[in-house]
Amino acid sequence: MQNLEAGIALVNKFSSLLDLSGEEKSQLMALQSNTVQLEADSDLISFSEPIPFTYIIQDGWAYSYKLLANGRMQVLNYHLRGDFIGLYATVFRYAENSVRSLTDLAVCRIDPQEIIEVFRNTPRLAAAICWAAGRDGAILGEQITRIGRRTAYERTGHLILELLRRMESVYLAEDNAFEFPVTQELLADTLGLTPVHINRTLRTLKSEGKISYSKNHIKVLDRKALSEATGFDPFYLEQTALPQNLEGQIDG
Amino acid sequence: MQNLEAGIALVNKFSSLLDLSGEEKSQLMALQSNTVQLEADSDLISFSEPIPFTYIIQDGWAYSYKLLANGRMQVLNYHLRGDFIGLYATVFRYAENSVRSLTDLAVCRIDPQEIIEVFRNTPRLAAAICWAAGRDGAILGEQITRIGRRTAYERTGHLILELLRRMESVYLAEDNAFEFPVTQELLADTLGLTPVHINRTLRTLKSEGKISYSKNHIKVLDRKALSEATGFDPFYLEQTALPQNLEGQIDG
DNA sequence: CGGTGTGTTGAAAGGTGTCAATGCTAGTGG
DNA sequence: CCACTAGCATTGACACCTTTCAACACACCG
Repeated sequence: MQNLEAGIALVNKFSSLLDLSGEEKSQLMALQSNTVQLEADSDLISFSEPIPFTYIIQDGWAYSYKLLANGRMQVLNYHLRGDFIGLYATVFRYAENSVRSLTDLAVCRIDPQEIIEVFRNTPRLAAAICWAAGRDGAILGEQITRIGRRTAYERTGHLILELLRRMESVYLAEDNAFEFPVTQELLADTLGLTPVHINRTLRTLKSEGKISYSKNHIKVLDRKALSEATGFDPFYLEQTALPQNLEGQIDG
Repeated sequence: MQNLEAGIALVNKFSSLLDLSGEEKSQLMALQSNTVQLEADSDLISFSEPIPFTYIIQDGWAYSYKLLANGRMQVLNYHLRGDFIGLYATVFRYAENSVRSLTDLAVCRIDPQEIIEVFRNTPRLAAAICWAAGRDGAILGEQITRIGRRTAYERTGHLILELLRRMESVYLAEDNAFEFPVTQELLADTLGLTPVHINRTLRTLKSEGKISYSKNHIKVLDRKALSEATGFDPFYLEQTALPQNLEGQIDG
């Protein structure tokens, strides 16, 4: 795990959105003053239970998921560096889904009350938090579309491209490649398929020269072809500008 | 279309969450002062275009959707009385998905700037709006799970139960029955299936005595059996209490 | 009364799931 | 340093849920 200055993750994320003042940056750093290390495969948030904290990932992967009868599982979304976990602890008493660490995790633990303080005192940061929440919603919408109206082949490639784009945006991808700690079984639970079929689909993508992969590592070899074959349009990940009326409103 | 006092929809929705003061109620009514009538099948919001307004539904149905190549379509969510449409106009410059009226629609049109005013001046209402956004996110999460890890039979029954519950919560269902303006084709685009298979699934549900339906109308005949058969747990729709720390914080 | 959208049904094809076995790799302990 | 184990990846054969294609029924509406 990289040795990061705690708090830099969120500053980076918001810097693409706002021109942060020194004051705002230190507010964000203060928000992330309490870093905690977690082991892989531990639940940060458990469905239907109170949500004690909000977190911001400094390093490692986590994922939101739901459990069904029969042991069926559905992954809703992955959480990477700079992403919030349990942001809705501020307005929900109980968790709507569980969140689990996929790798060892460095997270900043935040008391929901601190989020309320941000909303009260620093409107521009509050807007940035709302924007982050909206982006998470956009990712969920794309996940619905991926599962509901794409073939296994398209789903798999599309998700890989989403994660590549997201990893790039936090400087964790290079040369179309990134660390990928997701097992094929978890991939199946993400894309609504079986592990066996995920395996065959990955194999097809590999044999076509679109990707290469090994345990914990994935590389997109022909990004253009893969984007076209899977209908990937990164628009939903790239909204990095607030509406102009908002910019004017919250500056004062 | 019923003749509703404009603005009562949102007051009702938030009343289950907060004990609204007279002042707050009139603020909410003021927010909904501009009612507009729209015809069925018209787009309120179009993907990738600027979002001119936020809306609150007073009467009628709408749905969020995405379009893919090949004319494929995916419905993300339905919007009923009291629901927001385009809430993220406040923080996003462009729309992440389209929203279309399913029936004739009575909506209150809100300038996103007014939402900002609410956040600045009435923190309890701001919290309620965040709560509504969170609830929409929870519904998206359940939609992912429904499509990703349930059979056609389960998906169909599960969605019917969700809509029944949501219609009940805005007093539009009675005796387990409600108006249901969704065609089988749109249902298919909601559940990631084909119209033909939706037809067969509905037929099965009917023949088992779990539901009855006719054009524009649906009734759940055996709610308990249907809930069990489809694994429906309404928890994600029923969070009507803010965290205690929030309640304390925003009262002052 | 004909047109158009929606619902219904049958037969066949196909994508994905199921079952089961094998291979591979990393870690563990003797 | 080498068995041994556990977890994950890979592969084949077959079953089945869902799709596809096509035709027909029905209701509403101008």
